Amino acid sequence: MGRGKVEMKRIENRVSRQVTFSKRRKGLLKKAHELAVLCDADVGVIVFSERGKLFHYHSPPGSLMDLIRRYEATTNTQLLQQGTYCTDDHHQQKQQQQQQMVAEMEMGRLRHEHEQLEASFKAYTGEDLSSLASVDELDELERQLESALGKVRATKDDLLASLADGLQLKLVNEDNAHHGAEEEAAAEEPAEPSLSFAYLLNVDEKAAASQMLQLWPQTADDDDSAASSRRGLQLW
Amino acid sequence: MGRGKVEMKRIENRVSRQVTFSKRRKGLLKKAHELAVLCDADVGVIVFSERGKLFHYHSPPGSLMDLIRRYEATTNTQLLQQGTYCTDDHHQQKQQQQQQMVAEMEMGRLRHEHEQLEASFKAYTGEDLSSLASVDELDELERQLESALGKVRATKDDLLASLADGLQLKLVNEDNAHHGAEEEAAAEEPAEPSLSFAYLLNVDEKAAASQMLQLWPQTADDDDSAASSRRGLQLW
DNA sequence: AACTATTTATAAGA
DNA sequence: TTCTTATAAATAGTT
Repeated sequence: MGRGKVEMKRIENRVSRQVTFSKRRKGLLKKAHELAVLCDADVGVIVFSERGKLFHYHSPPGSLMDLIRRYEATTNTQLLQQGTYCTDDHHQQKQQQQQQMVAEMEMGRLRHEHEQLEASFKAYTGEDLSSLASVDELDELERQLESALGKVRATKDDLLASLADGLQLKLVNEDNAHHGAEEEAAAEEPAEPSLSFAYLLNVDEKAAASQMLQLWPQTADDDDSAASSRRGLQLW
Repeated sequence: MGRGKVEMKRIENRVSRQVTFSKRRKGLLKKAHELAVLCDADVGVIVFSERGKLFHYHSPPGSLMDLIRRYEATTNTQLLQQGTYCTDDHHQQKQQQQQQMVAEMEMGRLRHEHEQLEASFKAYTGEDLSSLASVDELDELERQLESALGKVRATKDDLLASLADGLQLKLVNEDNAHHGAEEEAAAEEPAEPSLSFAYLLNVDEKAAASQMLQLWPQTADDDDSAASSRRGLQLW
């Protein structure tokens, strides 16, 4: 329900994911309430955001805990096996403490790793280059970025090329449909322009984004599978 | 949503209430699932029909009981207050268990975040672009990379410029030391060549790394503080 | 946060 | 229950 349909997979963009969470969480709780009211049902909803923030709903009578107890009773699940209480209590407790300590250390380690990764990412993103002090380090990063850019462009080129192929086919067909059958050579013609057009549009966007004018050659050997090896001329 | 709008109150007709329950229950669970998947949230839903039949949903990782425990831990609510068994020992133990549970949840969350970050990084690095399926996504990444590259180059340019300045000064001093004092204008001369040389070396590296030949202009207005706005010509 | 163009959910009817 | 269809709601993308 929106400007476009949405794939049922995790939304990668952090911001839109959060916005969507906000909207849909609200929607879910509303729906839960409506179900409870309209159909006289007992409803409970628990939602943890990815950051661990809790949201919940439960239909009026009683508390969510009541509902949970009822759930437990119904599913016959027992929380906290009340087995051996006063037997080896002390020993158990100690063990538990140890486990907790291990867990805490693990957590510290994870947190640290996480910070490291975030720092790398920030550098890679250009968001915070303060950790790179030498020309060598910056060169290294530059090389990595160029490589990444190359890969991304190659992937996109492949994708665009295949899309253009599809378009070309379609145009050829339409052409035939409109003007009837012409010589075969003419039918081939729309192919290059179509591809070029896609590129030009792209160039235009780029120029706007970074004050860069870039010209792609009309690669004669277009069947060259290594799209990453395209040549071009760029002025900036 | 339907042939007419519906009042938010219990549906009196038993049959339509039942039918609506069926439809809306299904809708609610679906929405819960979508929220969980799209926004990477942990969601749990419990529904009892008016005649006591149980329906529920919980997002994939773990069980609904896990979610409920997390809910308990988060709200610090005590489930199953089973009196005081072995004095206070038992109480303490339970609290500890809960704390541990919270810790485990936190750890799970951290681990999850870490994985996500790693995935983003792989995409950014070009190491694994499989998560980017559309031209739009690839374009977005390309733009980000271009921006990062721009920042890195600007930073490097700044650094090189300042190094060159230092070198220039040094050369001037050495020059003075060797040949004695000459006219002031001559002392200024070595500046430009030294700067150009640094750039040329750099271009060479780049050419080796990515089959790219790049020419920087001998920027006349070198005092232009915005190094990122340098112009150039590049053939690849 | 507010605004629409669209997609979804679903009330009624069969 | 299930299917269909007209309509109300939810919400994705934008501003």
